[in-house]
Amino acid sequence: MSTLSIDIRRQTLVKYLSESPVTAADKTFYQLRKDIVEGEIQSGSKLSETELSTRYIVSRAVVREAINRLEACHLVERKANVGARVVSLTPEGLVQLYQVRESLEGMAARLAAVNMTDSEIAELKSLLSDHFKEVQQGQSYYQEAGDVDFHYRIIVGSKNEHLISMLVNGIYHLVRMYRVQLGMAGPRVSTAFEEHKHIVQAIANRDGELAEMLMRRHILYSKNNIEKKLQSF
Amino acid sequence: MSTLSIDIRRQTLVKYLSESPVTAADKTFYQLRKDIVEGEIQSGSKLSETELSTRYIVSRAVVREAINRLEACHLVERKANVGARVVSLTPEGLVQLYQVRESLEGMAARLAAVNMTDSEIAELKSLLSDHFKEVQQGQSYYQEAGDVDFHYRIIVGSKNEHLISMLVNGIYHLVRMYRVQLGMAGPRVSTAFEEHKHIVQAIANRDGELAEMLMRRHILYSKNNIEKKLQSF
DNA sequence: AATGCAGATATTGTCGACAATTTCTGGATG
DNA sequence: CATCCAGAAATTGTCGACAATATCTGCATT
Repeated sequence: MSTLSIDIRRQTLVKYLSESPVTAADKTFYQLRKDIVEGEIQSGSKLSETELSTRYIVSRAVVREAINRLEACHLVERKANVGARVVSLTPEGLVQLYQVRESLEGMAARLAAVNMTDSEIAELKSLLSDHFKEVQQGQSYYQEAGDVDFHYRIIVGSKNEHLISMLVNGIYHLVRMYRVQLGMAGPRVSTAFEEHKHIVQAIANRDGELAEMLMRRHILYSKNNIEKKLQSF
Repeated sequence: MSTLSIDIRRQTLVKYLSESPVTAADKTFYQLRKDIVEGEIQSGSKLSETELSTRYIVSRAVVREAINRLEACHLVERKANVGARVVSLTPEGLVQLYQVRESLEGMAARLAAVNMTDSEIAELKSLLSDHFKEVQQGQSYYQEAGDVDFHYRIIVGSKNEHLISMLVNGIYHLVRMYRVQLGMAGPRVSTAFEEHKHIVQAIANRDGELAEMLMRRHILYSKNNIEKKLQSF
C-alpha cells in the first residue's frame, strides 16, 4: 500500500525527471551523472574523455556531449584545452547552494499557492499523511525520498518552467551529491515533518506570502542542520 | 570622462562576462548567442546544423557544441533526432522569467549587503551618480547599459558563484532578448533611478533584508511596466 | 478528395582520424 | 641543487564520412 503510493508519485513526476534516454549521449549523461552524484567517480577527480569512452564503450564525441551537459548543471568544471574535473564539495559551496535553494524554492512555494489545482493540493496532503505513517513506522529508507518528493511537488506546482528546470535538472542533483557523499540519509525527519505540514496548510489557504516564508525558513533550518554535521568532519 | 567611467565598469565586469573565446566553439557560441538575442536569427526559427556550419565556416561538431550551450542557457530548445529551435517569446515566458529574476536578484541583494566590500559599495555609489548625470543630460543610449551594470554589480557582489552563473550567463541573455526584440531601450528610467538609490542605501547600511525587499519590488515594477508595453501589441 | 503507405530525401547522431594545445620528461646550464 | 628549455607524450579540439532517424513526396486505395 505504501509502495503503491510511491509508484503513483513516480508516475506523476516522471515527465519532469524524464529519465528516458533516446540517444547514446543521453544514456552516457545519465550514467555519468549517477556515478558522480553517488560518488562512484570521486569528487574533484579528472574526467578523461578517452578513458570514459573506453569505459562506457562509446565514442569520444558522445562523452564530450555528456560532459558538456554535466557542466551545464554545475556537476563538473571545464577548462579549454585542459579538461573537465568533477566539482569538489566544500562548506562554502554547500552554503551557497542552499542560499540559491532558499531563494528559488521560496518563490516556488509562493507561486504554487496560486497555481496548484485543488486536486494537486489534495495529492500533496495525502502524500504528507503517507509520509507521516512511514515515519511513525520508522521506515527511514523512504524518508529522504519522501522529502525530495514533497519538494518536487511544490516546485512543479509553481508551473514556472524556468524554476522547474533550474531546480529539477540543475541544482537538485548537486544537493543530492552533498547528501549522499556526506552520508546523511534523512536528516531531522520528525521536525521537518511539522514544517512540511505548515507549508501545505499555507498553500491550501492560497497564502503565497506565508508559503514562501515558511519554505525559506524550512530550507534555512535544513542548511543549519547539515552545516552542523559537516563541521564534525 | 563619462566614457572613462564606462570603460572602468567594463574592466571590472569582464572577468565574469568573460568574452574571451579561445576555441572555435566559443566563438561560434558567442556569435550565435548574439545573433539570437539581437534578433538576427528570428525567434522560433529552426537551427539547421549544416546550414550554420557553412554560414560560420566551421564543422558541424563545433556548431553542435555551440547549440548545446545555447540550450543550457534556455535560448534554444532541442529535441532528439529532430533539431533545435530558437525559443519563442511569449507573455507567459516573460512573466516567468521575471519571477525567477525577482527571486534570484532579491537574494543577490540580500547577500551583497553582507558580502560586498566597502570599496565595492563606494564604486556602486559612484556608478549611480555617474548614471544620474547621464540621465540628466538625456543620454538615453547608455540608460540600459547603466541599468544592466547596476544589477551586475550587485549580483557579483553577492559572491555566490551559483547565483552569479545562473544570472549572468543564464537568464540575463534571455532578458536582453526580450528587451531588444520588444524594442524597449531603457524603460521608465527616472523612476527606476530612485529605486536604485534606495537599494544602494540599504546595502550601504548592511541591511540585507531591506535590500532584498527593495530589489524584489524594483524588479516587480519593471515587470509590470514591460507587461503593459507588451499588451499594446 | 482524403487517407495511408513506401520509397526518396534531408537532418541529426555517432564514429575514427588528424590538428592544436597542454603536460610530462630529461638533460643542459647557472 | 635548482631552474630553464626542448623534444616527446598525452589530451583536447576539429573535421569529414557514415549510420540512424525523421520528414517529405508521390502513388495507390477507399
